[in-house]
Amino acid sequence: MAVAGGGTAEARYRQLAASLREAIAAGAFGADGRLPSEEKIAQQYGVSRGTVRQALAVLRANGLVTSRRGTRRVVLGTARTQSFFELLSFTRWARSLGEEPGGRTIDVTSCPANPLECEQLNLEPGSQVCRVLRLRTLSRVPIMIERTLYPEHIGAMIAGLDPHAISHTELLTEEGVVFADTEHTIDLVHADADDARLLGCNQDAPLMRERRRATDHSGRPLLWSDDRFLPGTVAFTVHNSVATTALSRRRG
Amino acid sequence: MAVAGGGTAEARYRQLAASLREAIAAGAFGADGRLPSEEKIAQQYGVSRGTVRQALAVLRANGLVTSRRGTRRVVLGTARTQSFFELLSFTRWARSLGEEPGGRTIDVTSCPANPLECEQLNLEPGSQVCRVLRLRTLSRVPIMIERTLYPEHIGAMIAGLDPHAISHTELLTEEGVVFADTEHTIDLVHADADDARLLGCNQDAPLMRERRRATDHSGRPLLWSDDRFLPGTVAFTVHNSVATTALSRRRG
DNA sequence: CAGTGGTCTAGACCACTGT
DNA sequence: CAGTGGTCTAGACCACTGG
Repeated sequence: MAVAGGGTAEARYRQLAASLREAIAAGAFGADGRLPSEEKIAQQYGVSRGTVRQALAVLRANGLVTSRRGTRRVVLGTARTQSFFELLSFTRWARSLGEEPGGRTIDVTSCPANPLECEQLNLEPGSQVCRVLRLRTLSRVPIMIERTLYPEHIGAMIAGLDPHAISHTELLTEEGVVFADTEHTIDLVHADADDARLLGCNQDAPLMRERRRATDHSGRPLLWSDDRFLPGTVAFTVHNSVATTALSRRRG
Repeated sequence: MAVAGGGTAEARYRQLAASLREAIAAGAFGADGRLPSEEKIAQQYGVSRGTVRQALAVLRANGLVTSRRGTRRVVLGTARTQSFFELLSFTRWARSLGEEPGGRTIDVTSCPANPLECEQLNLEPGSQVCRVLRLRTLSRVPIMIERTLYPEHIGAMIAGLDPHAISHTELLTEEGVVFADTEHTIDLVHADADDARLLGCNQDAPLMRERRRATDHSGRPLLWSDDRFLPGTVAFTVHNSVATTALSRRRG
């Protein structure tokens, strides 16, 4: 609960969200799973209704509760596995599974970007970029090939690293780099010669590909990555709530 | 686009979000892409700051703008393709691409659910379920096999349909069924004999699989589906914004 | 230090649900 | 019709950014 020295106190609505999350996990709210009204919750916790709504919005985004005008909210799911996307880092993802993340840097090169790369990283033509090729392991078993492209100023921080360093993302974070927004695209590709050699599969074997493009707070691209996973090692999950645009009342 | 007679006027913050979206697409906000302050926008549109914040929250969730305490918001991306997940229906997705969606129902059966299915649909053991197997086409080309499991009360609406009906989801929606929450899981599988025969690929060919589990507003499962796409026909995209937990000021 | 977004409050009105 | 969540307002204070 207490915040580590130097940080800011956690917002009340986040504390409240955490409390409600616990209550849900503990199975309060009975068999039908109906939450108290927003007003009731506000009174119970001594906050305003607005704050309660902020907290509930968090739970809703996480797929834990419903929300619909006219009726109480209802518990949707009690469990909650953290989505791959929210973790933003292979290392954190592995740890959240209780597995041991590993990484071996195969190659790091700096060279001028080609036109496609310039567009992806929003750079001037001919700008320098840093290319990193890594093999990622889970409890020593190879499961993913990561091809990452960094703009010069980020690449400079990477270049000097120990090739056995486990997490580049965490090191960059410590340097104050913030991955504020990321877009992920998932599809299926066939292993090329490098993929096959490093992952120990046949060439043309099917792989799950996740491409990530991350920017900082001001929208400046920080990274563009092409990650290829062996089948059966990851599944990507997404949750979705409708924008409640209900119809008019039926047979009023 | 317009709401059918009897609907409610669109919320102001949604109208505002749409306006801002247009402004972004039109390239207002100059080369640096900095938005006006929330206060300014509120004055310009004659609404309160709270409403502006609601509108901006929508844009942020869509990955269009950043947000960060202390600085103006910044345009992240001008384009905006509607994510596969938001459309919630193969038919709508196809139409949004300007393609012609098609579907052929291969088989519909009603029988008691097995234990796994009962758990997925949260049913009493031995409950009746409805299984539907469909082949989906895009401009007449087969691209996806859909295996959907409905609980009895939904299955009853499906059973009587024309086998050539294009969209089951839309028909259910017209009947007042609301898919309020959906969870998607994406992975890679190999084609079984049925997949291969219907999609015209080899057995064991790699396919992208999307499993969906949808519930209504009260959390009652409406459907559980296993959809398998031929490679190269879809890519799944997700956007991600960090919960701005910045560090303390650096060398203040 | 001025500007800006994040958090919080208190109150109001409305749309929708279920009985 | 009573209860509930959705929308909107007006104002306040704070934390953080950048010059």
